[in-house]
Order: sequence, then structure tokens, then C-alpha cells
Amino acid sequence: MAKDTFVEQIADIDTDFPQWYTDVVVKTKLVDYGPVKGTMVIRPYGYAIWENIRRELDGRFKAAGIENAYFPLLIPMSFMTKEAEHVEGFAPEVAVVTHAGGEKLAEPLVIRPTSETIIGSMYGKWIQSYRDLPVLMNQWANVMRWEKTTRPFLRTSEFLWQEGHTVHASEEEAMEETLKMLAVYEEFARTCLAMPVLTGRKTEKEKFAGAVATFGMEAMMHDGKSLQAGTTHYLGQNFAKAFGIQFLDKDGALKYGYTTSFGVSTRLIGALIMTHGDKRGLVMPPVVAPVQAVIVPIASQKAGVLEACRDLKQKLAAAGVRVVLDESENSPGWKFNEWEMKGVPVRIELGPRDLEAGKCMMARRDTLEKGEYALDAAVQSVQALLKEISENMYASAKARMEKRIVRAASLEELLAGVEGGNFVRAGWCGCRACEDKVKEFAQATARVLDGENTSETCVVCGKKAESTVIFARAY
RNA sequence: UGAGGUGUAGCGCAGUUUGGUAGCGCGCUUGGUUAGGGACCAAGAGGUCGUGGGUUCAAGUCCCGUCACCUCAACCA
Repeated sequence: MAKDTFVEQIADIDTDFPQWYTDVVVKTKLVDYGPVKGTMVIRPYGYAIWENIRRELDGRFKAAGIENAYFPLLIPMSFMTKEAEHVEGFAPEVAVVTHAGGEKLAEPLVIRPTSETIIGSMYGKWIQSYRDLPVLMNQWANVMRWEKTTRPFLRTSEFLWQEGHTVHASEEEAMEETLKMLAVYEEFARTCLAMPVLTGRKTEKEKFAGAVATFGMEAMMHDGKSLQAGTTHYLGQNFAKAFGIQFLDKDGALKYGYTTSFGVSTRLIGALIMTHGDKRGLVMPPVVAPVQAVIVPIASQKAGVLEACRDLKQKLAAAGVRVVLDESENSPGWKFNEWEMKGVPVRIELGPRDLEAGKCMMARRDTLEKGEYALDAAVQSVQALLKEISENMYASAKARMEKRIVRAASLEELLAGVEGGNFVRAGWCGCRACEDKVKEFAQATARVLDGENTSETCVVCGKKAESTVIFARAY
């Protein structure tokens, strides 16, 4: 076989993880590049991952009483400028529509980079009374941020996401909602993506433009860098005041509501690829895998083989397994590698020898182990295997992450830690100057605050630490 | 914005130094033989060499301009 097969190329560049990542997502046909810089076209196999993520998350939102709605793509410029910090934070990266209908517009329209402002303006009209609260809504949409550098899935100029927006009568209730959704994200990442995350509050420097407090979940990629995989924001009354979200309370007083927002995006696809991928390609977590099992017939021209494969496929599909039967003309070896690269959790091999023995071979993608299974119990075996793979993927990713969280008592130790591909836990006095110093010295940022009560000292200035921080280099 | 690099077939590249018929691998098409870890044989299709101008008998190759993209730096919930 020639040198430039996918697997060999990937193995060759295994040391350079971002390059590996780009190659894999393109070669497994998850995406193509769009005509506008930094845009991507998500191909069906990649989009199927998103649909599965969406289905799982949507169920969790519904269970939390959140309804789906949809708000406009274009936001009047004047809406954006109503909240001072918000406009300052997003101004550099918004795309603006200045012309429409063949004429210059009196007021430019911003293509939403996020929808706090337009949703806030509607909430201002809808909410009158404490009886209207809480308002719990979510929208599935595309947003655009004109980034200077882009990377498939992790940072694209247009991306798909969900953004939840809620309004509450009290500060306590809004904060509770913010933390509740953070917990929903963590549980979703664990059970559906098999992805361990660190959750916690963000520093002032890293928080969302316009928020009072931001909380995030951070995932560790194979190369030790951190990826912000989701955030929830407690917005206080900042947006309520900017958009007149007021209600008449039980005591007869007119009060401003307290709002929250939270979101995860197609970046999650990048996160799961980079958490689980190995040098053979993708390793899909079973719950969101577009294809959970693939059947590869062996010597399919022999009598009975294809029939048996089709029969098995039907039984698996009836049991709710997302299954594909690869009837293409390629050789079995080619199919093995192809589906392995696409990360399909379970591969079933079925040939004449198996049929005679009433058995089939199954190989699992996470450990690459292969074993014999009884053909008449294949459906149960696949279901059990999928569950086990999901749990094993989470456990091994978690063990990998925990092994690479190190402590640092000095800037030098912190630098050595992040250079070795670790998350570094260290004390921090809470001041911006020390946070900036870490960035300058170690090219690492504070990912999450981890424990507010600590007896440690600040890794930079040596004063009493206000909190412990996880520092890491980040995507 | 600073520095460097690349544009040649769907993809990856050679050819440019020294100007002389447009090449290689993969992929694709057709037919056949194969089949438990990326099979083999044979025959094919596919390119105004990013773009505009110049030099020359002759330009992928030399000269000038221009556009796009990539990497690093910077920037970036």
C-alpha cells in the first residue's frame, strides 16, 4: 500500500496534535471548508454528531422546564450598544450588515454573535408581573463571530449552538439556575460524550462581556491544552436594566429581573474528537456516535453471508442501535481501517466460518480488542458493549486528566507544568496583575477557580491566596 | 499589523536552480481475478500550471505587478 494512506499519514504526525486533528476531521469527511474564510461546511457524518448532541441536551432542557424558541438573526446596532461591557467585548468580532434592498440602511444590523440583547428586548415587552416569572427559554441557532484565526469546530466564524436565556425574580434563584445548568452540562459531558470536565467559576478577566459571574466547564485535550467546552452566566440585572425587563412584584414594587444565559456549541464536536482521538483517527463516544455499530461481511460472495448480515442489521436497528452494513466492494481490511478512522465503537465481522459456528467477531474501537460472540445473542452483546465502551472511555479519559493535574508553588513550576502538557493547580491572590503575569510568563490562563477557601499563597506575589486556580494553556 | 512560506488534475506533491511535447502517487471510470487488517492485472478519463502584464523563436520555469491561502507572533467569553 502506498505511503500516503490516511492511517500512515496520521501516525507520522502523531506528535503534532493540532495538525492531526485538522487532518482527521477533514479526511473522515466531517467537514469541508466554506467559501468564506473561517467558515466550514459540516458534512452529514459530522452533522449527525451534532444532531445526537442536540437530542440529548434538548431532553435535559425539557426536563428542567426550558422551552425552545427562536429569535432574529439580525440585531439592530442600537440594541448591542445598550449594555456597555457587552458591546465593548463583542465589537471587534461582529459582522455588520450595512446595505439591504439595494440601499444603505439607516441603522446597521449586526449579525448575532450571541442573543442576549435581542432576547432581552423581547423579554422587556413580555414580562409584566412576578406571575410571568421565571422565563426559561432556549434557542438552537447559528451565530457569527469574525475571528482573526480559525480552526475547524474549535473556532469558526460561523457556528451552531444552543443559547439558553432565563429571567428570575431574585438573585438567589438566578444564581441557582446558573449553577444548575452548569451541572446539567457536566452530567451531559460525562454520560453522553464520555468526557471528563473541570467546572467552576471564571476569573473577572475571563468572564463573559456583560456578566456578573461566568462559570465554565473545561476539558483536557490529548496534548494537555484546555478547551472551554461550555459556559453559564449569571448576568445580574445588567441586561434587565439595559432592556427594561421589569415586573410588578407581590409587594407592589416595580423591580428589575435577574437574568442568566448559558450555551454550548459545535465546539463540543471538536472537544470530543480531541479528547478521545488516537493515532488511528476518531473514537466516537457511543451515545452520540453517528454510527454505533458497523457490520463488515467477509467473503460476501459466498452463499448466505450477505443474507445473515442483513438479518443481523435489521435486528440491531429494531433494538435501536444505529447500525450500518458495509456492502461496498472494498476489501475487508480497507473497511476495517475506514470505519476505525471514523471512530465507530463496535465493528462486527461476519463470514462463512462464523456462520457455520453460529458466531461473529466483534471489535471495540476504544481498546481495539477483538472477540468471538454468539450470533443469536449479538444484539444484547452489542448493547452491553456500547455501554461498557462509554464507561471505559470516560474512566480512562478521567484517569488521564487527573494524572496531569499538578501543583505549583512558583511561576517556574507553573511554567514547567504547562510545558509538560499539564493543568496546574496553584494559589492566587485574586488580583489582575498576578493573573496577567502568569499569562506573560507561562502563556497560561486561569481556566477555572477551584475552591474559594484556601490556606495557600499566591503563585506570583506570595500573598495569602484568595482561591485555588487551575491554570492551563488553552485553545 | 510584523516575519516567513505556499499556489501545477478531486487530494497530496515533483518539475522552476540551467526556458524546449504537462509528470508521479492516491482517488475516480470500465472489465476481470480476489476477500478474516488498507488486494492484483489491464485499459481509460481528468490540468488555459492562482491571476494580469513583460522578456523570448519558445515561459510552469526568467522579470514586474496583483490576488488568495498557510505558519509563527499579535489579537481572541
